[in-house]
Amino acid sequence: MVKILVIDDEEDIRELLKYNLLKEGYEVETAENGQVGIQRLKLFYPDLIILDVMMPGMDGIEVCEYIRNTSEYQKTLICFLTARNEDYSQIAGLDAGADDYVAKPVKPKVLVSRINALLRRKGMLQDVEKHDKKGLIINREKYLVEKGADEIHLPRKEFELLALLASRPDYVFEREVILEKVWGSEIVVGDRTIDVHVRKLREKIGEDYIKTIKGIGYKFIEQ
Amino acid sequence: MVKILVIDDEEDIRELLKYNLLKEGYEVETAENGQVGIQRLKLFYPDLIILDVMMPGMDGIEVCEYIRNTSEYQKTLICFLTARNEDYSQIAGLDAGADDYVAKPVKPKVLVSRINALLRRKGMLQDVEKHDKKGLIINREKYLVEKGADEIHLPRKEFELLALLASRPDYVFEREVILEKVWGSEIVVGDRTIDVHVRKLREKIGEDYIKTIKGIGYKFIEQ
DNA sequence: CTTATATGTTAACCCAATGTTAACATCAAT
DNA sequence: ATTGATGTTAACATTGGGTTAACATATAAG
Repeated sequence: MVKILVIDDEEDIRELLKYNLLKEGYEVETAENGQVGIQRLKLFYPDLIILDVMMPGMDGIEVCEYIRNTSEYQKTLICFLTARNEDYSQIAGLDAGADDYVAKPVKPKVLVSRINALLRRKGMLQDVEKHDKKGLIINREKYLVEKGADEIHLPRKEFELLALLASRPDYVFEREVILEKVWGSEIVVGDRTIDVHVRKLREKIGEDYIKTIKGIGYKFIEQ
Repeated sequence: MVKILVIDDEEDIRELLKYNLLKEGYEVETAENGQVGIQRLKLFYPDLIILDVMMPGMDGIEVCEYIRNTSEYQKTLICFLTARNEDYSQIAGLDAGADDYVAKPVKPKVLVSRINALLRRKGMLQDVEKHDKKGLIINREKYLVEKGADEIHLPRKEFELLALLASRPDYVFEREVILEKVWGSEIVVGDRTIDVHVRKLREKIGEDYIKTIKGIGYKFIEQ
């Protein structure tokens, strides 16, 4: 499920966008200003942020710069909402690292089309997630991992664990984060559980994909 | 060297863009229509194509579709030149697989800025800066230190120690402060512990980064 | 120069974090 | 109910990061 965070100070706009994006099948959260937006980020982890340039307080450009300077959100897409003819913001915004922008007033059809196009371009609309490089294809809807010609069927937890790690290659996921994301916040399991699942994964997909960072957690290595 | 191919039927535009892009340090080729553009592709192998949407004969959208359907050019970036208010082309163009577009009439400054931003986003401008840099890149989320092309993996304490020192280059951290920040206030360790970690760090990253200030502590020196 | 003190260096040791295995629990499907 | 697959735990093994001790060297002070 593609997650979109809408940051805009006008409630009408937020609701308009949310309504249309939900209808399109996206998961949507909103925030009424830059500060709140940044806080939402940490919990919501959107794939794409729709960001109003002109906002009281922290404006869109600043938010964008913050995001681009925070490495865990490097892959998060950013689409600006700009006042028409606001040439300055277009340049500054793209320089700050936006991936696209849409001029206000926003026509829902145009916006949705642009969002679709942006996500498609970035390969985020496929439910077949590719982390290919040398043949690991993670297929969420089939709960299946393809390694070259082999199809490896993985149980849920193992799959979720692998999908999480592979969603951000090289990024070190702390054990606590893994528990949170794969097992959920309420469930408490023993502290050997993760290791056992890692063991099983390594048995099935090979020893080289998951690396232990002692004292921290695990990371996925592209082969 | 980043290579850019400009495809436009108007000679003035081709020359204007070529001039400005050359000045920016890019390698530039031009083509006067879609067919010629596609031929140039095969020899020139550009990293980015600036493509006029409206051209007699094969228009920009068709060229774009051709490129996107040819697997060897999947990574080639495409930036459209569109007539302003040509909403249709913007949508269709992005759907066809463009990475960005700039409205006509083209202001060189805007175009160059957009091209730079696009290339930067796609990680095609980094290489130059990254590789001639002698400094260390401390990547906390990967728990990794990058020194030129090398990736140095550090154990937790060594990493934290280095990260602390490098957080304020040239600032002298007193031993007591280092213990406080890296080891924590309660934990008491012997007085040779820091030195040993410094030793290991110097072994791994080089002898010149951490300087001893006798009687006070240590400082990180940017190289 | 001598002394005192701070820091460097090395290698051995300890132990917490992780790996591993197998048993046990749970769940889904028949 | 039975079976097989998945998830969890417990018990034990292993590893390598972290620490220390012992000694060496450097630097500042007298």
